[in-house]
Amino acid sequence: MGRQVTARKRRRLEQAVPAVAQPAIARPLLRWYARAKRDLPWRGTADPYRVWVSEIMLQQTQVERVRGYFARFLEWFPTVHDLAAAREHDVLRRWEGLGYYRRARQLHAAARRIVADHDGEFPRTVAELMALPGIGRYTAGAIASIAFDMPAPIVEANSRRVFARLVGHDRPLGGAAGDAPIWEVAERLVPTRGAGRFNQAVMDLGAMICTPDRPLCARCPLANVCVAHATCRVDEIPVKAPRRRSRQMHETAVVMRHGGHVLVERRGPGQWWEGLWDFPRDAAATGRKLGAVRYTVTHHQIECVVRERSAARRSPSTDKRRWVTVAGLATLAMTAPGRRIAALLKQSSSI
DNA sequence: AATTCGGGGCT
DNA sequence: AGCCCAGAATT
Repeated sequence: MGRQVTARKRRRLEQAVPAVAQPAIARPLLRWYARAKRDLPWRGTADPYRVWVSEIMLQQTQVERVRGYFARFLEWFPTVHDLAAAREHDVLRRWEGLGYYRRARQLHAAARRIVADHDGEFPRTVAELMALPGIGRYTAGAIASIAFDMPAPIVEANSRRVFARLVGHDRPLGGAAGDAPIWEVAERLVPTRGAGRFNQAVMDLGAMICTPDRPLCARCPLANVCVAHATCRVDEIPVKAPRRRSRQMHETAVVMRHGGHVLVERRGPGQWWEGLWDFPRDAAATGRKLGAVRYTVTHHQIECVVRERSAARRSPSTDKRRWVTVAGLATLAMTAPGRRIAALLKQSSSI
């Protein structure tokens, strides 16, 4: 009997949310936000450059990871002009360890375009922002709302979960089709003024209250209008899409040595970690085994055996190959496995 | 519509 | 070992 009542109640609530809409949600949410918001280094300013850099860094990257990078990056590149004037390799160096290095290259390219085409002024509309490399619908909405107070909606990991629970959306999320209903909810709820605060409030709610596991509904300012809460389906929403299983891979890295120097190569276009340095890979390599490095890239699990050999001579350096001292590796932007191989090197030489 | 990009932290 | 994360671009 409870089933039917629940289903009817669910339908009623699903229709109620868009109708109740803005004030009933924004008011308690913003009151909560004023009291509980996170203290984050990129807040407290509407400087579009800082908002932009933070949003790019935050793509698929947890807030706590970005904290340290953000301040250092801004010391190196305080304005969009500094970033535009920098060399790509120096930008990649300051990005090393954050992952998704395409973001850094596109950030750099976009900075140059903002300086060249927009005279250093950021575009203010979602459409213009999306025309810049590395800026999709989410990032454009975030910059437009936070830096320029435009009524632009956003959907990302937190708001996706918050909105799905709020309206009781129980279909698999992700992708253009899966997220489309969530974007509709976001569009309906974003206020015409103070959209930036609203968007950040939704994200903070998702990060602190409406968490993936064991959300703190007892402390949620929206609990009384939340369909998932009312129908006891908080644990079932959002519905997770099935995940791909990972593939195993094997490779051999070679440490070529000559007179205190080692050989490194720069990853080219189409390769993982484009623009970053690493030790050469050679499946047929022979030589003394130094150890192994295991790492994961998205859904690939790679076991990398590390061998060392001595070279008869040092080939001339190019922009793709270079002989450097072990100490000199510190000045290069390196891949994560490359950095770990370098650590292996120091370890073995100190023994 | 499906894949491909990193990497660390947490359970 | 699996899951998660202030997504975007490419095919």
